Amino acid sequence: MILQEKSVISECVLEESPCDFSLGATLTSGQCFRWTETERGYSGIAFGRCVALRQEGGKITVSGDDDRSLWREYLDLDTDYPSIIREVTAVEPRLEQAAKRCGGLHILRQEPWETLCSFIISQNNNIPRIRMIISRLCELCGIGAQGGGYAFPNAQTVAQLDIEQLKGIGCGYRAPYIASVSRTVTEGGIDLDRLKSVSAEEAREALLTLHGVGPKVADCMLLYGLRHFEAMPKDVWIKRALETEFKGTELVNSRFAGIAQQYIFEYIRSK
DNA sequence: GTCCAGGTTTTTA
DNA sequence: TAAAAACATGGA
Repeated sequence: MILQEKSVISECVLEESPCDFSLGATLTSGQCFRWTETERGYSGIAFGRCVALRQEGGKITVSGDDDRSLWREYLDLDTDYPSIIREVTAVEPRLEQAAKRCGGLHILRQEPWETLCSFIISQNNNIPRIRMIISRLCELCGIGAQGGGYAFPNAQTVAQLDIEQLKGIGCGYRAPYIASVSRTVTEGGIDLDRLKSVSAEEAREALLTLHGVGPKVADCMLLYGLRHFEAMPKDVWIKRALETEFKGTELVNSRFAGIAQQYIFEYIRSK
């Protein structure tokens, strides 16, 4: 009897039937930088594993790795987003349509260091360049990912690079920031994982002590890297909206302010 | 050539 | 303290 040959690329089902989640909305929302759209879905690297994610006919799958719970967790498939939307729109009814259109946008559970480092690179920069710099950083450090490509280097590895190497991949004036923060993390000057379990306020204060981390990057880290949903990254568009259409809104004090921020962005874009 | 990009730090009044 | 200016880089 011949054992059936295991296919080279195994497909692991994360979700069998349609649910509220939208893979496309989530991966293109600006919270992550290492996913690329392909003919059938998205390919990219997280946790040092190169995989393909797909959503077809309600079915969500991952190819290239069979750790179902890891990827379910990454895509945050077990959080009740419809109930978050209900709460946000109760606070701010004007966001109802936008929130509906954003339905399916989840906050990924990304690794804290990768998130922090990525958003330091993001400052005063555009998305294609952010993606390119991050890609080069991974290549420069040369830590192979399972299934091909390069893993995002940990803080220790980045700390071993010198400023010139960082400038060489296009970091520009952010190079010293990355060098400084990677060293602080490596030397134990800040414990990123611990910041998940302290208050958003305390975590924010700690992040702001880092060289090159200001209010915007700190809030992005709080929301996208540490799951403090009440953190609201305020770029120029959001600031403007909070001064005009949503002046005086209670959203900024909501425990889902960060998620509401995504809906405000959609609200602006749809106008 | 100028402007700008999911800002932060440094300098200046 | 608050408002400019400086900071690198590359694409439009």
